[in-house]
Amino acid sequence: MEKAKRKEKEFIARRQEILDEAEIIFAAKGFHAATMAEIAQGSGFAIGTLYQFFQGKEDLYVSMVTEKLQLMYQEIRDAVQAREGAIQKVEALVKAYFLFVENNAGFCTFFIRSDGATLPDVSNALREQMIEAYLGQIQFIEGIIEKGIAEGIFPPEKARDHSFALSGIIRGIIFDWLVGAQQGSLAGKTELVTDIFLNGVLINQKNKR
Amino acid sequence: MEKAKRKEKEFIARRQEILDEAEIIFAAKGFHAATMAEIAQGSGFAIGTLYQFFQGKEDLYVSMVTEKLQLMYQEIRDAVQAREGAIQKVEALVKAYFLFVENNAGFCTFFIRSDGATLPDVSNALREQMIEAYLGQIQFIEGIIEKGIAEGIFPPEKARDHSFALSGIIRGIIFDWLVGAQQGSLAGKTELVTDIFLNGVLINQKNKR
DNA sequence: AGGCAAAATGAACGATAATTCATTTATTGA
DNA sequence: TCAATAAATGAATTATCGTTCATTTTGCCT
Repeated sequence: MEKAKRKEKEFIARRQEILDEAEIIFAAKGFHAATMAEIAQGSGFAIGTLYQFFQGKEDLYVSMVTEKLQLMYQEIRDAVQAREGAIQKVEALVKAYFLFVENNAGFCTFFIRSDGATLPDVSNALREQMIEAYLGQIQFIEGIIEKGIAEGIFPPEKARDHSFALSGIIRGIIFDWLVGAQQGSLAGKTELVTDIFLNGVLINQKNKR
Repeated sequence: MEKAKRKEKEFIARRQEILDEAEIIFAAKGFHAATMAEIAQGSGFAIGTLYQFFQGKEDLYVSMVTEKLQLMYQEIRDAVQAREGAIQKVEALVKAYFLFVENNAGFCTFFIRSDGATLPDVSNALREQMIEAYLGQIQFIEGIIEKGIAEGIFPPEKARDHSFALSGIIRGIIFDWLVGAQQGSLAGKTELVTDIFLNGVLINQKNKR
């Protein structure tokens, strides 16, 4: 079984090379404008070879997006799980999001902007899958917030709305960073975001309505 | 000049019919999967006729998106301008956003989800234009917040971040509504959103860090 | 009415790029 | 070394629309 294992490893490695190139091309030009010829050229394989690894262009695209997304969600989950209290978990969530975006700006520039959902073209299956993945992430955030409710620091019955709100703030700040010069540390805005989410923007309590 | 005016009016009306059908088709299938034949069929014109009104498919798409967007931003501007204080303006902003989405769910389902920006395919010109339009909207929100700073209720130097945060919360809640059953009133969530933005989610001040 | 201009029509064209597959090249085991 | 098997190749095929434009229809004015 020594040989089969090495074969398998090589297969995975080549597949990943193709995926990496696909990410660059798709991110730069979008699904339709990107061609299989470019991706083949860029990854150093012949066009036909791509079809040994993926059923077609759509499969390649879907694989690239879903595998990258899964990576992101995994990183975030891990970071959050490593912390204890609800507030610490919120902080970890925001920071993990920001770090992933900083390290994957190319991918995120064309993807995060699309709210984890649409890409109305390409494939309905992918759209559904991405919406589902995003809603899964929302549920994960809900879990954090429900922990906060149990701790008595968050109000009950609003976990879902608050999850979308937090996710929205994070995405808003990410968008700013991606579209702007991508300069300065995005992770450095972690405290800003958690502050807005936890305390709002009013200067002091007397303004509370 | 009587005749020319009527001609002009008819031209605009026909053009709008095409745009309305284009909105439906593009929203349902995205730019590439939609065909000129479908749009012609749906709007009751021949394929060639579409080219009397638009230079081509891309022009039709860009026109549809930008004109609809402009409408949305106009509605929001008007609603905000009608109110006085910064907090009232924030409320008006959120509510106007929500009302537009409720009345244009089809358009928003495929567009708002994409964060006012990307659509990486189609045309670079459109992407730039849409990012610019979104940033214009952000600047408009910044204006509101700066008014709040002048009123002494918002902290200085964070207007831009807070604008993105508010926009993000709004989009987050909209996303929930669009992807969910689109049931219940979205406008009814206005207070929830302004509350989160102004006061955060912590139950009371003693939890402030 | 009847002729002129503007608008509408949709079949045919052309360009693009995904996919296929017959052929070539590399790898393996005896 | 040399079959035999697996993998890689890329030219040729094929399908799909966007666009064009010669023709028809409509509307307008005298």
